[in-house]
Amino acid sequence: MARNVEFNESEAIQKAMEVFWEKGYNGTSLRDLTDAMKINSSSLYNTIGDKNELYIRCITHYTDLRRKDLQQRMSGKKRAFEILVEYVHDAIKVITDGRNGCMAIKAAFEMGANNGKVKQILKTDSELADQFLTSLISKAMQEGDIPREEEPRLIADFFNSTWTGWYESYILHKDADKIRKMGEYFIRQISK
Amino acid sequence: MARNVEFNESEAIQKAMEVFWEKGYNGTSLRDLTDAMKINSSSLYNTIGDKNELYIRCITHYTDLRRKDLQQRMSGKKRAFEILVEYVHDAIKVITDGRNGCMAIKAAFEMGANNGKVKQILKTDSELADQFLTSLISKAMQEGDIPREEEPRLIADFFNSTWTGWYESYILHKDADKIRKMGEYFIRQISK
DNA sequence: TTTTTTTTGAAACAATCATTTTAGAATAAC
DNA sequence: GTTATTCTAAAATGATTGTTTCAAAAAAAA
Repeated sequence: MARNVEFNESEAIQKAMEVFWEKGYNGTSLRDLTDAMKINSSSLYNTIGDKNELYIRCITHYTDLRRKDLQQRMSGKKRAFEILVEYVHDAIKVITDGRNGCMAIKAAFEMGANNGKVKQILKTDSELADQFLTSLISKAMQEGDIPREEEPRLIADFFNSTWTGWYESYILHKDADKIRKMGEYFIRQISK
Repeated sequence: MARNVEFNESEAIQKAMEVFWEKGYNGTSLRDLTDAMKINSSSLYNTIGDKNELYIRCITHYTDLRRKDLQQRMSGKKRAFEILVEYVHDAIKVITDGRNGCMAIKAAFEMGANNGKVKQILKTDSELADQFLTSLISKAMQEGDIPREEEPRLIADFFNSTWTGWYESYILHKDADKIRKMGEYFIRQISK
């Protein structure tokens, strides 16, 4: 006995995510969002909620995409070291192609300290990436491609950190070659 | 034939910097600023300028402090490797003590892509840190404390990147031990 | 077809935003 | 002490903020 929602919710979330991604939470106005989502603010508040809830949905969507990507990478039958190297190379590609950096990193620095819910989502996302890398490195050690001198978990943490800095470097210097060289250096370092 | 400015400008900039540092550019209102600086907005606009100019002044102040710190570190008569290790340890302390992360990094992710002037200041700051590290690493190689296998510049870039990620890690995980272990790992890696 | 429920679009909302104006207070130079 | 100039405080500015209201439109159930 009622009308249906007209707009496609997941498409709208995708659009909102792109705006938040580019402008950050505080840099984005409700009008920016409703313009991109092509819906009225009343519809937004009816179905999704306020600005903060929408942001949570967007960040969640972003980390969901990442989780799926990691799962796909794990599913193949390649050697762990090969998956690892591929992951590093793809990370470099994403950094040097994209204009907006990584939404999760931007969110961590903008909201991490002040918004508990956002922080929790990002923390879980970070832990997932850590687990992915840790198990890969661990496997690569078993397969003899990485020396066993260091804790896999430590190397995983270290890569995740380094990777964040590559984003900053590319924002400031726009030097793709620099990022590539750091990637090669990292692979060289863990291999020896 | 006129009245003097009542407030201490550099103290006011310091206070403004602290607010921007914590809340970011878009998260800070003019009231936040004038409250912290304890001046009226008309005084602010008369002497310093608008919000954007004030921010530029704050970021510049921040990077000035950093430059002075680096100069001091270089001035001693210690071995380069020792200065380097000290720098890493101090970086870890700053990360795990502070609540707000690094203002330059936050600024890079919030403003870097959209504000040319801010970007330029941060770029110069980053290059300075790179030069500092590059010359230290180079000297440490001459002194036999670091193998000559890699380009000093590359290792410097790599450390600067990693260091950025430590901030993110600490925001999300608040795990000081994790940061310390990554620091030790880095020193171990460049030494071998 | 009518009823009932929900969504939608447009307008309205108060609050806050960055910025400016205005009038008076302060002080250096004369 | 007067004058000239600049500063400060408070209020006003119009624009924009996030959010809500309300009447009309839509459509599923009766």
